[in-house]
Amino acid sequence: MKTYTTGDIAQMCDVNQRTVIRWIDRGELQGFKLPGRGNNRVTEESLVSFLQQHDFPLPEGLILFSAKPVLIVDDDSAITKAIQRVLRGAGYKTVIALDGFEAGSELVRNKPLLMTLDLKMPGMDGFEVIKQIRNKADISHTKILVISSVEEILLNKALDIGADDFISKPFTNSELLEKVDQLILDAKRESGIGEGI
Amino acid sequence: MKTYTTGDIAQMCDVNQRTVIRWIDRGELQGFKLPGRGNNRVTEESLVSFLQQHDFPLPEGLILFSAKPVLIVDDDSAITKAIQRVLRGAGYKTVIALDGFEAGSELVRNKPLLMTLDLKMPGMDGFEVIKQIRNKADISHTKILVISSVEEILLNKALDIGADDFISKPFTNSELLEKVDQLILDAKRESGIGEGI
DNA sequence: AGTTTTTACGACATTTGTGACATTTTGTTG
DNA sequence: CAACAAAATGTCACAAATGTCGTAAAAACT
Repeated sequence: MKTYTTGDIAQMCDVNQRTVIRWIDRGELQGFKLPGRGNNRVTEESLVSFLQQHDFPLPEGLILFSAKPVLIVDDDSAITKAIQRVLRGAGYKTVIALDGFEAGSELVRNKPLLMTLDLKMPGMDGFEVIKQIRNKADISHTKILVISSVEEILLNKALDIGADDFISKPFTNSELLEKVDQLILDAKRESGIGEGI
Repeated sequence: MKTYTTGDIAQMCDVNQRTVIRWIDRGELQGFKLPGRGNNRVTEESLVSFLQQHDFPLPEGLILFSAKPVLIVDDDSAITKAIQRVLRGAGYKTVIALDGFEAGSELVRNKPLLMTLDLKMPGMDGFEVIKQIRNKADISHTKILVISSVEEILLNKALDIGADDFISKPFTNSELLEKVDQLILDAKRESGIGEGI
C-alpha cells in the first residue's frame, strides 16, 4: 500500500510541511505514526479522501493512482479486444487506441503506467513513437510493452531505443499477464511523488 | 501545482485583501479552502482565467502560462516551418506536430485554441482525426483550420464533419493570418476569455 | 561503519478570515 | 445637476491559521 510523508503532501498541496503536521495532529488529515520518533505516514486512501473533502484540485500524479488504465495500442481491433479481455479479467482498467492520433491523445490524457504497443501499424512508426514518449517528461515514465510478430532483431532494437519488454505473437494469456504484472509492479515501485512531472 | 493566497492576489491586483476574499465568496474568482479555518487558495489556472475575463494586465510570471499555442499539424516540415514563421511574426506561440501520434499528444497536452490540419498525411486520416477531436470533451472546443490542396468537395466534407474553416494551398501569408485571427477571436469569445466592456 | 536528506517540534513572525463600520463608486430619479 | 439609494470596496482590531527558523532525531542512501 502506497503511503505519503508530510513532505510529499506539503509539496503536493503547495503548503508548508509544518502545516501538514498540524493537520495530522488536529485529526483533520488521518495519518499514522512510525515507531521511532513518530514520523507521520498517510495512506493514499486517506489522502484522496482528504483532498476531495476540501475541494482540492487533485494533483496529476495522484489521480486514481491504483486505478490507472493500461493503454492498448494496435490497429487490429480483434487483437486489442483480445488483450483487453485478458487484462480486464486480471482486474486492470483498459483503454484502446487504434491509430497514432488516438494513442498520443489517450497517452497524455490518461498517463497510464503501461502501454502495449504494436510496432508495425499502418502509417505509424513504432520506433518513432517510443522515441517521442521517452523524450516527453510528462509521459516518459510510461512502461512500454512491445507486442509484435516482427523479427527478433527489430524487437531488440526497440528495447535499445527505450521499450521495457516485448512479447511475440502468438502468445498465451498467461505469458501476456506475466509481463504486464511485472511491468506494472516496476512502474508502481519506481513512481514517487514529484517525480516525472 | 502553484497556488496563490488572497494576499498574493490583492497585491497583484492592487486591491484590498478583504475584497479578494469577497470575490472568492461570491464565486467570481474560483478558489478552494484549506482545512484549518478555511484559508483560501487559488490555482494559477483559475487566476489567469479570472484576470483575462476582467482585462487585468497580466503580471510577468503569468504571461507565458496564459499564452496558449497554435498547433500546426503537417508531415512536411517545410510547410510547418513556413506556417510557424507567419504565426510567430503575428505574435502567436506555436507547436508543431509531424505525425498523428505527435498531433494527438500535443493536442491533449497543450489544449490549443486552434490547430491547423493537413487533411492528407501519410498514415493518418484527417477526417477521422476531426471526428475524434469533436468526440472528446477535453479538446472538442479546438478550432480546426484545414490546410490542404485536395478538391473542394473533400474540403466541404471536412466542414460538414466539424472543421471550422479551410484554406487551399497555395495561399498567401495574409490569407492564412486572416483566417487564424478570425478563428482565435471566435475561440476566445466562445470561451469567455478576453471579453471586455 | 559512514554521509546526506528528511522529519518533528518548539518558539516566534507573518499572514489570513471575520465582523463591524466608514468610504467610495455606481446607477437612478427628480 | 443634485440627491439619493444600492452596491462595492476600504479600514481596523483580534483570534486563528500558516510560515519561518534552528535543532536534534530519524530515515534514506551509500
